Amino acid sequence: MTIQLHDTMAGAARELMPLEPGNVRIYSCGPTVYGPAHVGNFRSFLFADLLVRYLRYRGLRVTWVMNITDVDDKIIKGARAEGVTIGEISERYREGFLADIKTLGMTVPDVMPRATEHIPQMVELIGKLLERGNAYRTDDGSIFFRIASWPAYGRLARIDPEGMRVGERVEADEYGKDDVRDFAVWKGPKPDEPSWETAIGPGRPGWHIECSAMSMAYLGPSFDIHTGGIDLVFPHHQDEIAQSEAATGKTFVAYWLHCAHLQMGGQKMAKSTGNIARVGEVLGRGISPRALRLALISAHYRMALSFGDDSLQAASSAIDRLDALLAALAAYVSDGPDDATLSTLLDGTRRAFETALDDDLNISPALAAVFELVRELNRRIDARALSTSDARHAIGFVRDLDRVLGIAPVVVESLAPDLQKLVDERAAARTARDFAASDRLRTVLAERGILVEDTRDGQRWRRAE
RNA sequence: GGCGACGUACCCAAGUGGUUAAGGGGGAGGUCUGCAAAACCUCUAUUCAGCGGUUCGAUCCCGCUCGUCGCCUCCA
Repeated sequence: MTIQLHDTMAGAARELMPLEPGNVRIYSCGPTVYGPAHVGNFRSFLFADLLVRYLRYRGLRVTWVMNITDVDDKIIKGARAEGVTIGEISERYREGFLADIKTLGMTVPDVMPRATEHIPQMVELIGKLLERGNAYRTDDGSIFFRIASWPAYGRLARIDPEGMRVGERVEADEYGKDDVRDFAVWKGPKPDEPSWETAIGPGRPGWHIECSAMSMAYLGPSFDIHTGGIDLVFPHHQDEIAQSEAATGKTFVAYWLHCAHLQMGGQKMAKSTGNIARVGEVLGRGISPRALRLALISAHYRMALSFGDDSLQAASSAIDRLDALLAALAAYVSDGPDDATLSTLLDGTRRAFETALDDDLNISPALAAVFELVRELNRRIDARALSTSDARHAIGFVRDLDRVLGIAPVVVESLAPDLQKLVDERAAARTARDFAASDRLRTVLAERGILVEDTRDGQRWRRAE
């Protein structure tokens, strides 16, 4: 079975064939750290995470790079407003981003390069573009990419450069452009903006150049996969292709993957629209990180996804269901023989799971396979059809699939001694049929985040999240 | 205006030219149970925006209409 991925450039799914067999090199457009990222941003980051996790699950080696954009107009504006350096602003939100990554169980990219630490690489790239005549200087020291010098311009987004609607607003520093559609690779110095002294003159990088320079610095002039939100197709990724390929003469990226927008209130979640939710806020409403993660990855990445109280509640309930199963399997004890049908069930589940994800990361049928397994295992638990080792084996199986999903609870070996004492006391109270005491202890434990449930196997507990 | 995507039950969301249209959530009833919770069982779309066409047969293919959303400007 092969892995199919929908390539924006081809406009169709293509079989993944790594340029270097067995090693997939991926670059994902990361955050611009001018403020806290919202969950819409995280949809695209978690989509890349899912891709990386699945490829690794399938045995491929993956090198994953995600940039941190730490110099741009918004950061400069924010720094000016607070009277601090752009470094203070960007570092503050970079740290917040790293914290959110951890909260959401996102794989940490292998490299997270910062734009300000790669000015030399950008300068070198721009130098090549100047040499080759693909870029030109203007009076204010800015350097622009000449779209007319790159015939393939517009292909990624299927946009005809001739038909491009030209915005009404043309920034003051862009009046010198030969063509209004040309884009800045380098912005000339301004008195109140950060500036670098370089071989191509003083100034700061344009928006797109950092991604070209940093991706090629870590992954080479040609690499496998580039991901981002669909809103980056044009102009950002189109411009990356133009400037990268013009400079190297090589194909920049083999597969372009773009995820659709997260929607809230029927519209794209965007700071400018105001319909945003942030990780911290959602968690503050009592939603668990895993439920938030599930809500953000639960639909195919190329489909618009609705986000809101309903989707979060549904995800929370689904997470509870998974947690309850794992707790039940962990508590399960039976002297009976192994279940002869178990391996067939698990094999079928794995097959369905992989078939779905092989098909352009089609997560819905993959999740369906997991939850059908949940029901089947619960059935067997109820029927006491499993052996004790079956139950442990099933836990291992679910956790193996969860390497891709990242929604299972972290393994908890033991409770804090005081909590364990309460759990033991309650078990004793139940044995003594002192229901008043056991009910009281159940309430106490619930207040401390431990849910106890009584079953034929006795009392079992799990964490409420 | 140009380009593109989508419209499946109460909500979210898969799917296939023809057997029972996944899964999650919610709702109703039942079983189990000291209670609670969890779990299991049954039910909850004769129907896939509307209208035409192709076909023996279409939700799935084609066309049109309506609706929603996105990109063309910063944007995940």
